[in-house]
Amino acid sequence: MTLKPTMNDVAKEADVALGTVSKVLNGDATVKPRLRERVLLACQKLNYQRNSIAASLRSKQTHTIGIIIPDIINTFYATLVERLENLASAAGYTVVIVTTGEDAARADTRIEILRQRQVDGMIVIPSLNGSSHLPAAIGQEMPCVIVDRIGEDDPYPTVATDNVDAAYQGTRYLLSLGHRHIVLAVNSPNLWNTQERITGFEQAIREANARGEIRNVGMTVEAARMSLAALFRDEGRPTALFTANNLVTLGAIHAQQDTELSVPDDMSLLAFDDFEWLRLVRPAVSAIQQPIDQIAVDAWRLMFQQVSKRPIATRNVRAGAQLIIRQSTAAPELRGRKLGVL
Amino acid sequence: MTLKPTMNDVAKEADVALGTVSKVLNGDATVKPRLRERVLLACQKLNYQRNSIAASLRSKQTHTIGIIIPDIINTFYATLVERLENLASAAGYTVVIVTTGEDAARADTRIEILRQRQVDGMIVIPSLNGSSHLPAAIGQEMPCVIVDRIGEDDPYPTVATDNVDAAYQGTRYLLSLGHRHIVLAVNSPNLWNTQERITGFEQAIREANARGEIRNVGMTVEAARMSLAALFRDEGRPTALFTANNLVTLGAIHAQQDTELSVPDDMSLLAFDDFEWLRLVRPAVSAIQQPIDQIAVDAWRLMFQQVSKRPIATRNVRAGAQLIIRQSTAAPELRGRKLGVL
DNA sequence: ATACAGTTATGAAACGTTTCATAAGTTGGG
DNA sequence: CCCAACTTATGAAACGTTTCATAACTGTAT
Repeated sequence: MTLKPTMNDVAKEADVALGTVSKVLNGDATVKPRLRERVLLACQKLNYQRNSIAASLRSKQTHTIGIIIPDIINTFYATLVERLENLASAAGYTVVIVTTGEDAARADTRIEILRQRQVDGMIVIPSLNGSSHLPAAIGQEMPCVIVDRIGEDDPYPTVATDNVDAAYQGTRYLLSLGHRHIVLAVNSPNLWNTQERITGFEQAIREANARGEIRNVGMTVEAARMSLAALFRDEGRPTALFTANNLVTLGAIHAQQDTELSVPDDMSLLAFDDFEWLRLVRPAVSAIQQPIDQIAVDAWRLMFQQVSKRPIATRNVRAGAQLIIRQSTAAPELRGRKLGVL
Repeated sequence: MTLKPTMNDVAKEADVALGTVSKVLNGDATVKPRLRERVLLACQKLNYQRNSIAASLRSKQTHTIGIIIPDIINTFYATLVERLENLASAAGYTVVIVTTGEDAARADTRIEILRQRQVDGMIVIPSLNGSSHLPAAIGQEMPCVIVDRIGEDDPYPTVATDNVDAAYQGTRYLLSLGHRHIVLAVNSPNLWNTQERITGFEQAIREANARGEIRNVGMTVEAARMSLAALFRDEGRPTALFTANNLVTLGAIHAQQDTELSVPDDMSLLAFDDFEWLRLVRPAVSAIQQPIDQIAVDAWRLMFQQVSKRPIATRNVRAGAQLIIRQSTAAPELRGRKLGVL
């Protein structure tokens, strides 16, 4: 009783062959109801629990997917992970989540461990600095999907928000309110994501023949806070600020409170990436909401198609974002305009 | 080249016995440097990667710890998981995170899967409704640590905030500001956690001979919002509100914005459980900050002691919380008092 | 009865490690 | 130079499944 019962024990108890027990437990149809019953009964009686390590060794399938993300505390990634876990477990898969803290070297270590654990596939959100050598660490044969921070020429299927369009739509919205001078605040300009958002922004600006600027506000919330506070105090400030991700948005809200700039009277604020608390700060912040559910569904689909060796139709999925209008965006006041022009 | 190299291949390449390769890779000291070098070289040459599934099958150790939490999107749990993952991976362990969505049945399913995957231990934050039958699902022999939502008589080691003391200190602080009528808003009164917070609250109230009430505001943010908005509009409202967890806090902030009650002029607000955004809403909310780092360290220690079969000194660890004073708490205004007394 | 084609059940091999009893090699003392 | 006492290397067994070739049943048509 001290040792866990194995399939062998079950086989003896039910007086059948070992292989038959395996068949029953794997739902093989070529076993007659009578026997099946006997086996199931024996399992129950012995309180048998399958050892999936042994199963994996033989079958070379772990039914495990590794998920590699920069940071689980970030709500965007946490939400994505939660959705992915639900989808995976519904399909009989377990997920192993590893975090990199934006450190490519650590990412490599973790990927190595996942490989050793024989995961069936990996869903990866690359670290800021290291997507180029990712294929080397992951390997060619490993099923893989790159999510969110896709690169220019990823060798794996990719899923992400349609950043160009999202930034374009957001900028168009600000322009439609009457803004003629808009700043896009970014913090990691060499990320492909950011490049795309800049592209969308600039296209809208160009079409409207307005004035658009890109401002790099640094890698931390505090850096962004400082940089944007300086911007807010500048008489030549824009009439609208578009923050390119939630770290920058956080810095902007801090800066707004530091400088007591009135939003949206003195300046409109539009955030890329929505999250719960944007509804609760005052004024509530308008935002571009990324299609997290859609991204999760597509990422899982692309992963599942690979692990079940089905062909993949579209390798690069782009999901559309949605504009959520709250209180932080409005038409620019003339006063503000004048100051800006001065 | 198409097949992955195994230890056998390495052994052949280095012209040593299979067992020797195993020894080298496990850092066994009884192998001479010369041989070790040969083996390591062969590994490199073949680009060998250990198959930990096979290792686990034989050694009956997976170096994997299951972490069972209600919800990964909740910042408190996400932070805890992040800390635990760091501690675990530093010790050569991998964590598998599963979420229950507060559903005890789903928790059971996930625990079953973790057992099948032969995890070495489990760190569990029980679901709201199901900690009583947990031992049945987890099993006696499984190393386990219960975190945060401990029960009255858990059979496993436990780690949690010292809720009684934290609530006591928070209430004392409000009393020290001069408040004589305080409401503690809770949402899951039968949770042991909540019971403890109520105990601490009531003790402080009793000692000060003040007026304290417990108000059950329901299980969702929306329910709390409604319930608290009603409270805020009530002329007989208290001069201070103490929210017992972050879900209720969220409801309170919504309700405050709905009713435009002035905080802290008309009412002080103190939150149990601090999180980043409490600094960014206006007024910034004072809070009891739970010692997440401490909890993670203790939980991991208790787990590690179990899996490495070391004796455990203190089975039930309670970590002290910290009061963070921001802008939402102040002395009650006389005007407010009068209204309240009327 | 007999042969034949389907169905069902069997049991040995295989998966890639770790473990451990034992063989082989090494050292030092008499 | 031999033996005891270590140290170091070996290789077979074991871990608990899945897989698959084959054996044992069925039932039907001759």
